[in-house]
Amino acid sequence: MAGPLGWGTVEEGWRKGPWTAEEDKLLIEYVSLHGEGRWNSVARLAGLKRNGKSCRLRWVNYLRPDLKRGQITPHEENLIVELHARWGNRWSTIARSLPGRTDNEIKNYWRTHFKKNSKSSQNGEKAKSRALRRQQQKRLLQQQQQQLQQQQRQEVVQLQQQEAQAETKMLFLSQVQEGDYRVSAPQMVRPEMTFMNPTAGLEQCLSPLYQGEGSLQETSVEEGFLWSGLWNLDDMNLCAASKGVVQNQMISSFYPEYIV
DNA sequence: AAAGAAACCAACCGCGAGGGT
DNA sequence: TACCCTCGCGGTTGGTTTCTT
Repeated sequence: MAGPLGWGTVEEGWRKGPWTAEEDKLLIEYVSLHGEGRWNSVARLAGLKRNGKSCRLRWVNYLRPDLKRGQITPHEENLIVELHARWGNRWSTIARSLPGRTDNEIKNYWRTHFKKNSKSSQNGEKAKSRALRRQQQKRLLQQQQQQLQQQQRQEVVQLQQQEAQAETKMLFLSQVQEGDYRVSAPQMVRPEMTFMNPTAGLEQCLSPLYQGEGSLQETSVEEGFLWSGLWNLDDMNLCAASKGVVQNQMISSFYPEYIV
């Protein structure tokens, strides 16, 4: 990929060009631990050879878990047209009205679908029908992929659930045997755990589960590893919700007497 | 089937605003 | 007040994919 313009190369110590999966992983880990912001410290703290600007952009436009993937819907398209008429090229303002869409995405969409169209209505019509055809094809493909992914996710979640259940039960039992279980049981499961913020950091996500000191907190570390596996699933939104659901199911199926 | 054109999108750049010292 | 740093925004670029001829 490295070209004459330094694409994918290192310049003054900073890497440029497309992000690798490894870099993405480091950035996700950094944000999950420290939250968004302080982008210039990412390089130092996460071991990334990317400048702060690049990290922020990658996170905001690509890695953020609340991003909506896939085709712009007709409703969104109408909204973009309407808001652009009102705000002009204020992409970030427009993006605020379209949850899950980035300013960059909207900007790109506008440029490809509308800017050229305004030159010639004939070309516009042509482009529109082409885009429509393309959309239909993509939608079909997406549907197929989604079905496949959903199937795969279910399998993964089931597997993780089984592993976690076995692991947690072992830990729990060993702690009970050692008489080292100090958490008051009814506090273990809370309804809000089903909708955790994936960017909030592992400790923050886990903290409501464990409200005392003692060895059960070490269980959270074990689950941390388990959950970091879940974190890497493609669809972050589903993943975030799944974590809570899986954990609630996990605990409730084994320890129904502790459910509030 | 191949070549060129068009579309798409990730990433970069420059600039300005805002906050801290 | 001036300077520096960080962040966010809009514009632009360039590689890749898809479509058309």
